[in-house]
Amino acid sequence: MSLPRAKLVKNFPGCPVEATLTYLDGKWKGVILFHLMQGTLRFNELRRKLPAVTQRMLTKQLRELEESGLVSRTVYPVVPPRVEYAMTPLGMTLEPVIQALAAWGDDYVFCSPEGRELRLASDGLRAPIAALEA
Amino acid sequence: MSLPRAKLVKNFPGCPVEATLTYLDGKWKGVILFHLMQGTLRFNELRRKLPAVTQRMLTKQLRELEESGLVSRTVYPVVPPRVEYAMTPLGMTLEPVIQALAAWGDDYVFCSPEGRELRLASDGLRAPIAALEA
DNA sequence: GTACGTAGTACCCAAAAGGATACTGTAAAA
DNA sequence: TTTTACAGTATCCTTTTGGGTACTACGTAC
Repeated sequence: MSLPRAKLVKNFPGCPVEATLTYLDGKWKGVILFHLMQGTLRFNELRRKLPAVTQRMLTKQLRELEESGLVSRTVYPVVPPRVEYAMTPLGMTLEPVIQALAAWGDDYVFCSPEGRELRLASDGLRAPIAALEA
Repeated sequence: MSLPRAKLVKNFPGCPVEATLTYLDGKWKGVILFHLMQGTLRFNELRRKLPAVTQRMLTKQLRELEESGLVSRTVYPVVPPRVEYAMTPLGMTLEPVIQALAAWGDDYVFCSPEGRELRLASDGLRAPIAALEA
């Protein structure tokens, strides 16, 4: 039973939530999808949007997304190489999901200016946006 | 930079998608939230819904959800012990997110009867539901 | 008197995820 | 002539995650 999460299904009988999360699982997949949702990007363009990712990790995550069929990879046989990543039609169907995730993040997750911690504010105690800019 | 994913924020500047995923990250959180969304459950009730989870893991995931403020834990000082887990008001705000995840899972992820693999069907090639019941 | 159900802990171990660093080849730019 | 950009690989290592097993306390049922 020590299988990678992505291969496990029978543990979550009939749970479509976990089924979906399986495809979003991976440290950079969320951000990658978020950016590609807004348009095709080349490898290094994407890399510049993710300051802390290493080449190895970015490649790995992209390959997994490609294997899932959510992202397409197009290689132009030129020198220097040109490789473009884009959402597939299937990937596009994730839009409402990404939207929902983004909306919740915007509404309930706050990052301190130092960028160290996530904070959740409950309904009433919603921190004013100004507090973030101080 | 080798920090647990949950503590990393500066790697994902302004990405609310990752911010949200941070809280859903963990092998059993998705299913747990899915079930608690439908009502309060005791520890062992939840355990029975997740055939493969171990006590240790269930406890761990619940504690993390509690720490995030998404789930509440109520202990009744009786013997044998009675502990109830429920969504907090904040946790409830995740409903549209869970809904979106569940909807996508229902529409695009297919599990073979053997429960071994996940399959994605693209728009047109949508497998008939009957195929699952054969 | 033994077993069962409740809700856990403690301890140890394997697997997976993620990260650091160095390396590739070509062409154009400096 | 050296450097830069491109899009990666390869190798090694650490951290994190998740799982296995055994153990606790208490009261009730058999």
